[in-house]
Order: sequence, then structure tokens, then C-alpha cells
Amino acid sequence: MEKIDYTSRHHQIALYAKALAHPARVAILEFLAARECCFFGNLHDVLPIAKATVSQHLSVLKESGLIQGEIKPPQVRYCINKENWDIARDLFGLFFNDLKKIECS
Amino acid sequence: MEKIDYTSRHHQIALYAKALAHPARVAILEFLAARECCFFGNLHDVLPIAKATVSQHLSVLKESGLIQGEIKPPQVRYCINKENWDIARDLFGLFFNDLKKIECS
DNA sequence: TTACTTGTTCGCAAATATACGAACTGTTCG
DNA sequence: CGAACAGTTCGTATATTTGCGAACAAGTAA
Repeated sequence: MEKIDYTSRHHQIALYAKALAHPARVAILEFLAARECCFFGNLHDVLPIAKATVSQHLSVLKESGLIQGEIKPPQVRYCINKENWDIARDLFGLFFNDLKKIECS
Repeated sequence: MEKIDYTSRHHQIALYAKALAHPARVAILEFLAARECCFFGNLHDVLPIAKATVSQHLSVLKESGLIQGEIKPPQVRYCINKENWDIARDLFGLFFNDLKKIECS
């Protein structure tokens, strides 16, 4: 039997999933999306974690491509990266919806 | 400013995301869904990892609720858990689609 | 019974993730 | 200039994840 390699799709889904794999990051994305954009301080104010930790989670989200940050001295404004957000949405959408015949006999 | 607690939705999305956060598990789910169900051996045959590791990933997926295993001596048959799969699909669907007004000014 | 087949569990090592305070950078304000 | 403000980065501690071989458990076949 032939071993398979993980496809780039597998990797991409896994990477976006990893970005969503912590409640703080889910909350950040939700908060960001609801208000379009917001500053680091707004996020730190509502999240139950230290600012260093908030910064770290934002860093993970930035690396995943789901958000972007813009320096507006003396603050930093974060917002959803719409392009990658759409890519992630489509990846998950296809992944969850295009699997037919799911019935265990 | 009021701190928020992570909601159970945040936690649930994070948990499902964590289940998808490894290429092997994405591949397993895809493989499972394409063939409805299959045995441990089929998965081990196609995945580039040791059987102990396959078992571990299956365990993670089982705990997430996305799949279920049934012992059919001497084999174990795994398949998608449709109920939870639908829940996850809806969670991600709402999460990615119900965020309007995503534009960074 | 013994041997084999199928898959899980154990024990360990290495890598990654999470969290925080303290120190730091860069900007603004007095 | 020095103080205050907004965030990031550093260093560290702890927990979780990933991966594997070896040992194990359960069922089947001889």
C-alpha cells in the first residue's frame, strides 16, 4: 500500500486551524471582526490575560495571515486580513461540506 | 473596561480547531470521509507515520468527537461522527461567514 | 495450547505552546 | 531634556504535542 504525503491543502488547513486552536485567539478574531478594527489596548482591556500574552497571540494570528497590524503611533491597529480570511473560510467550507456520503453502516 | 470570559463557543471552536491542527489529522478525516469508514490498518497503510502515532492521532480525533471507532474483531473501524461533524461545520461556518463589515480603513 | 494478527498503551525524548513579569523601543507631551 | 504611554521582545517556567519503539491485550487460526 502506498504511503501518501500530506498535501499543501492539508498543511494549510492545519495551519489555519492551529491559529484558531486557542479560545483567546477565537475571541480576538471575533472581537476584531465585530468592530472591524481595533487597537491593541482595546483587546488587552477585554481579554483576561497579560499584555505580553495578548501580544503573543496577536503574533500567532499575524503569522497565520488572518490578521494584520498597522502602526498608528503611539498605538497599533489590528484588523482582519480579508484576503486570507476568505481563503480560510473557503478551505474550511469545502472541507466540511464537500464530504458526502457520511454514514456509518 | 470589563474583562470578558471566553464563551463556551470560543472553547468549542478552539477544541475543534485543535483537532484539525495537524496535517495527519486533516488527512485522516479526509480519507475517512471519502471512504465513509475504514479500518485502522487502512489508515496506517497510507499515512507516513508509525502505528503508535496513528493511534494517538485517532485518539485525539475521537476525543474531539469528530470521529468514532467501533471494534470489529480483530479490527477497529473508524468513521466520521456525523452529528458532531455537523456541529463543527456550523460553528466554523457561522464564525467565518457571519462577520460582516470586514474592511480596514 | 501456541502462534499470529490487529491495534492500544507505555515510557521516553524532543519540539512547541502558553503565560507572565521585567526590560526594552519608539512616540508624545510637558 | 525627562516622564508617560503603547506595545513588543526577552527570559523563564510549565504544560502540551508529536513521534517512536517496545511491550501489551484481545481475538483468531492452527
